[in-house]
Amino acid sequence: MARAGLTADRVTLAGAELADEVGFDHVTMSAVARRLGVKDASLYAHVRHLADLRGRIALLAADEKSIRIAEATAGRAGKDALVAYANAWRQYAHDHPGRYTATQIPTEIDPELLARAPGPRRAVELTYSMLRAYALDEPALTDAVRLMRSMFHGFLGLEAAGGFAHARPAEDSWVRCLDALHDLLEHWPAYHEGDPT
Amino acid sequence: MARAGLTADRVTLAGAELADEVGFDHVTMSAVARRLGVKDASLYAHVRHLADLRGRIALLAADEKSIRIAEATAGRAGKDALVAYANAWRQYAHDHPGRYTATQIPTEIDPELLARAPGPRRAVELTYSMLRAYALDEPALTDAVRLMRSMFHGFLGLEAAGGFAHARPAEDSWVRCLDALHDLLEHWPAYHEGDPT
DNA sequence: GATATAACCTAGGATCACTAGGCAAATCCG
DNA sequence: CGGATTTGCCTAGTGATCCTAGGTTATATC
Repeated sequence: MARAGLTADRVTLAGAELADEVGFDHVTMSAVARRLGVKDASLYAHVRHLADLRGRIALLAADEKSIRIAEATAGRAGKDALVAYANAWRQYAHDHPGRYTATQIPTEIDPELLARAPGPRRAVELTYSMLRAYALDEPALTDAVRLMRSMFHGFLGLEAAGGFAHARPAEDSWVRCLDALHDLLEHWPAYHEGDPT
Repeated sequence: MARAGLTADRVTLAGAELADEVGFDHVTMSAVARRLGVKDASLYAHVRHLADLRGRIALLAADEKSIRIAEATAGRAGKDALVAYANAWRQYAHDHPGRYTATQIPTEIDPELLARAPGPRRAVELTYSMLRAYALDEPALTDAVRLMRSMFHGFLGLEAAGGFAHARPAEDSWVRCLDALHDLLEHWPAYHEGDPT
């Protein structure tokens, strides 16, 4: 029999493509095998189990997303960089809905695999370095990073889930929220008496 | 045989309890049936299919969450109300992790069922009425509501997924993010030339 | 107490995750 | 070039799950 030339990466890619087409939760071993013209049992030589495959898709997506963000923000600063960062993030979520939901699902990822993948780490670094333009000191910087990530993550999750009633286009709110975020980062509140560090 | 006295609500509740114990994605027809001391086929008299059950759990959670928020914010105003609102939300996510993730999963919910459930609608109303204290006009009010929901939704999602490295306690960032959000709402940026409405 | 309406059951098909073991293709090595 | 070895993919099979069809029995109604 002719061989299909499978590798863990090819299996992951097939899974990612499938996720974008039919939704991340319809990514199954059998479906990926069918797409590759292979029996499902053959996949287990390259991928440990379904959860492993899903974790790999999530890491792939994290890598791709952080690359896009890096390209978009290169050479920009201040609000320009913030908007480019945010739009690259959102654009990735729109272009690859299945992969993006993979990054949203709380899943146990093989630690060794995660250590090897640059995506998640790189994403955090990019965020920190972009926000450094706003001259925040720790721990405010970390708080700001978390707020920003939360806001983007949440917005795109709600948008994908149809959480925004159709009254006002999500796009418009997105733009205005970025304005607000920019202002917020420029005037991040000093912390007051009795606040935790 | 003695009857178990099942109803759609009892099945949903059993599913919700199970979700909190073993995680939402381990909620299965068979597992719920076992918990109720019943054969899995019996559930189909009350619930259409697994996706239906999951949708019902999500709606139950939305109801419970909005009730908690309503109680927490009753009689409060301004930043007091904002903090109470946010903490009630977060507390619910911590108390019922399985049910809460149900609300985060983008799932197709039976429209008729959704129309009957007060939770989601009520949650939006609560948010609007609480934010009215900040004297925002439409469409800024809607944008602010969306930003706030995105931020909370995203923060709790990331927190549950272990998205915050252990460097700084999530709790501390949460408090500071609420401060920041409050300031932001008090000084929501006016929109500038060329911005969308 | 007879009848109707449920609730719950048994039985079974289909799909899926995953394992064990076999054969054949690619590769290594003399 | 030819044999041994490794490796890739397969067949076969188990058990779990979702879901349907159709039967039986408890409860409600009159």
